[in-house]
Amino acid sequence: MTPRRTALVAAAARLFAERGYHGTSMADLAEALGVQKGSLYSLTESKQALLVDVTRDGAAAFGRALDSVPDEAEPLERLRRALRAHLEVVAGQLHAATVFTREWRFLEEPELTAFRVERRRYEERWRALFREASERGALRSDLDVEAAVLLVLSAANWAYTWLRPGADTASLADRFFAILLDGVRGYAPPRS
Amino acid sequence: MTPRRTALVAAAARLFAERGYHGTSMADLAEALGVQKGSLYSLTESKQALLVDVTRDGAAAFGRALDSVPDEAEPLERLRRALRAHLEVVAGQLHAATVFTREWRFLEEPELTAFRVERRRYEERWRALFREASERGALRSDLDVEAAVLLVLSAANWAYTWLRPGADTASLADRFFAILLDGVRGYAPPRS
DNA sequence: CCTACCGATCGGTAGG
DNA sequence: CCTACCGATCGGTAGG
Repeated sequence: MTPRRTALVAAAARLFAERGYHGTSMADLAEALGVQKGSLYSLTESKQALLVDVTRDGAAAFGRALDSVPDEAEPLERLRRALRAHLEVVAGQLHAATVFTREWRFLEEPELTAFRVERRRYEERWRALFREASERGALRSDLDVEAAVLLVLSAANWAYTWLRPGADTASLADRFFAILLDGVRGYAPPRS
Repeated sequence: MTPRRTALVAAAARLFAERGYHGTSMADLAEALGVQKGSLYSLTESKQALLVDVTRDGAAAFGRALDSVPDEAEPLERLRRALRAHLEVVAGQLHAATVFTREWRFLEEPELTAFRVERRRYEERWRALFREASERGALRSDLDVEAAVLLVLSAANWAYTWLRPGADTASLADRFFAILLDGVRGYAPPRS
C-alpha cells in the first residue's frame, strides 16, 4: 500500500463518516487530496473498493482489540478489558469505526455477506467472554446472558456517536462497566 | 395531510431507512408509489422536505412514548416503563425510528439545529427520570448517573439495528432493564 | 398525474 | 497526475 493510497483510504474514512458513503463523491475525495477526480483511479479501482478497504480496516482494528485481552486474566477482568479495548478503537480510529458501524450496509456482494459473517464472529467472541465468565461462576446464576451481550454491544456500537478522540476512554469504559457489573439499584439485589 | 401525501411520507421513511437518504432517489420514491417522478412535486416541495417530515414523525413518537409513562408510578417503575415505551416505538415504527436515529444528520438548516435541540430535550427527560429516582433513594448512592443514562440511551438508540416488529418488545425491554437494575455480577455488590 | 425537459453532477475512462 | 470526455442519473420544473 503506497502512501498516496493510504492517504486516499484515510480521506475516504473521514468523508464517508462525515457525509455518508452516498453523500460523498469522488470529486469530494479528489478535493480532499488536492488532485483531479480522474487521478484517483490510479489509486483505487472504484469508490466501492474504498468502502471495502475502510470497513476492513475497522474490522481488523476491532479484532485486534479483542486479541489484546489477556487470556490468563480473570473472567470479569477480561470483560472489562474487552470493553476498554473496543472503546479505545472507537476513540482512536473514529472515522473507520463510524464507517464500520454505520456505512457497511452499502457494501456490495460478495463483501456484504463477508462483512456480516465477520461481524457475527466478533459478536460471538463477546458471547464467549460472557459464557466463560458464567461457567467460571463470575456471573449471577440467573443472568440473561443474551440480553447482557446485547446491552454491552449496544453501548459499544453506539459509542461512535458521542465518544470524542480526546476523551479519557479507559475511564469511560470503566464507568460503563461498573454499572454493567452491579446495576443501578439502591439496595442489594435479591439472591435467587 | 392527504392520504397520498401520507403514503409518500411512509414510502420515504421506508426507503430512507433501507437505502439511506442519499441512496434514495425521487425516482425510487415515485416507483414505490406507482407514479411518475414529476408527479411527486404536487405532494412535497422537495426530497429534503420529506426527510423533515419523517424525522418529525420519529421525534413525535418518541416524545409520546415518554408522555405515556405515568407520573404517579414509583421511580424504578417509571424507568422500566420508559424503556418499554421507547422500544415499542422502535418496533412499531421501525422505519421512522431508523431515519430519526441514523439519517437525521442529512437535515439542512434550520431543521438540523432544531432536531438537535429536540433530541437533547428528549435525553434530558431521561436524565430527569434518573435524577428523580436518585433523589427518591431508588438508586445506589454512589451511582454514576451520567454513565447510566448513556448506557440506557445506547441500548435504546441501537435497538433499530436488531429489534424486529414481530418481537415481544415489552419482554425484551424488561430483560434489558433487569440487567440495568442489578448488574451481571455473581455476588452482592459491596455496599459503600 | 403525465410528458418532456432543464442544468448539474454522478462514477468512471481514454489518452497522454 | 492532468485534460477532456462518456452515458447515466440526479433533483427539480413547465405546461398541460
